[in-house]
Amino acid sequence: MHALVDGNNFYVSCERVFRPSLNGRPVVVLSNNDGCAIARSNEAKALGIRMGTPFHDIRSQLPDAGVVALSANFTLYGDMSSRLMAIAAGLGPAQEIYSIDECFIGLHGMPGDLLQRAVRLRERVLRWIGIPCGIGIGSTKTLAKLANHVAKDAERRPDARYPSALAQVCDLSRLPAGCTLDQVLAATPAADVWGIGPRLTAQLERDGIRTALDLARADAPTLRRRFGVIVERTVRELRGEACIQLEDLPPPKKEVACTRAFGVPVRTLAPLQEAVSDYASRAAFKLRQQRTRASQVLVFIHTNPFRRSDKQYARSITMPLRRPSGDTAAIVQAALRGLLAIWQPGYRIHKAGVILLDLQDAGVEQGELELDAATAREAGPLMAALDRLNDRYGRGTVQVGSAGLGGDARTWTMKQQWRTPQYTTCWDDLPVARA
DNA sequence: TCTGGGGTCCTAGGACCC
DNA sequence: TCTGGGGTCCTAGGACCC
Repeated sequence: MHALVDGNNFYVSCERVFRPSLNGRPVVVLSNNDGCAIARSNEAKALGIRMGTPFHDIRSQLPDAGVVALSANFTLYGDMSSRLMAIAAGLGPAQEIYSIDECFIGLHGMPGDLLQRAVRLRERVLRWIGIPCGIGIGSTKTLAKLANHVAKDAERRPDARYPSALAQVCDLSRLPAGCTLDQVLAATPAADVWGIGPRLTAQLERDGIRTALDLARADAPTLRRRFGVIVERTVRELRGEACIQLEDLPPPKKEVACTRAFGVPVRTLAPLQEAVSDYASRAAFKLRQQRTRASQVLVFIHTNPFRRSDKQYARSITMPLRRPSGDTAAIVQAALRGLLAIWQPGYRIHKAGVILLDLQDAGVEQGELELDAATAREAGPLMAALDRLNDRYGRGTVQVGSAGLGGDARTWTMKQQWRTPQYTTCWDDLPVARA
């Protein structure tokens, strides 16, 4: 048996904890560069603002509908997330943190009334950190996901699709009298099932598969042939056959990336070199945080694909490192060499990124014959000192020279017009309580 | 005028091997 | 006119997730 705990409209809820005046109002949180909506309050959803709606399409609604738009504050959300996860871990013996706002809890061997436990946990999360969440319980991860979807939909739109008794906490293995699993599955569009995206939805539709119940009753081998093993697994999971294990030990990452769209298009090489240096440094830092090293560095640049009238350009290149490395200097150098190889003048570059590939555990050391004393120098202590300084005095205190001077000298940084303070992670931003 | 970032997995096809 | 079988590895592209 699994539970899925998921913060409702998580980013919006985090903002509301520190600005209660946002309660009851339509609120959207925007992606980096204030590009599009990545979280919406229930009121914003009711206005028809969809996930991923470009901000320029919402803008007109701001004044008359009273929509509040905020820039994403990932530092705040990350900190609130660790608090949520710590509390949610109390629900059962195993936890898989699946994303910033949701985790699976393994419930095997839990005594007592699981539904009551879940209800109490939900209250505790709300009381301790102010985040409303939905909890779904099911015999497989896919069913727990579906139960969670039901819990949230039934709360937001009581009796629209599901009985309001299923709101907030929903256990598909113990439905209330007069409500069957088949009814719940039949009320759920196939598109709302975990693992069924827009493309598959359209293809399944053509085969007459429209609801989760249709999917659960479909012939698994046929679906495997037509759509592959993932869809087959989803079908089996919907029937209660556990195919996806709980991963309470996160598997090591296979790649680490830092990619950004620019606040304004970039036409010249110099700012691109600054940006790529900055992204490569950030990626190298993440690499060291998880004690891994990279063997290859991919760098890419491209124009804005939405601007059809612009001349389009997109290229990437993968640069091998001489040996697996977590050294910022080596990684930045490789990224800059790659950039020079793919750079062409005459385009409005919209986005660039650095992706570190072929990651290896930092504990694994490949012995080799040293022929070149310069490259043999051990960068470990230097990187450790760099990370300590930046941790103590703030990110960017010490950085590679090629990333530029920072501040206003950087023309390419992203737009964040409405970012809220880092209430929980920065002394200067600490909220003040007034009597 | 304005459209995010960071991941994972699967599959098909080509190169190459014996 | 006739032209094997069975592998592995790599890459690009597609699909999905939040």
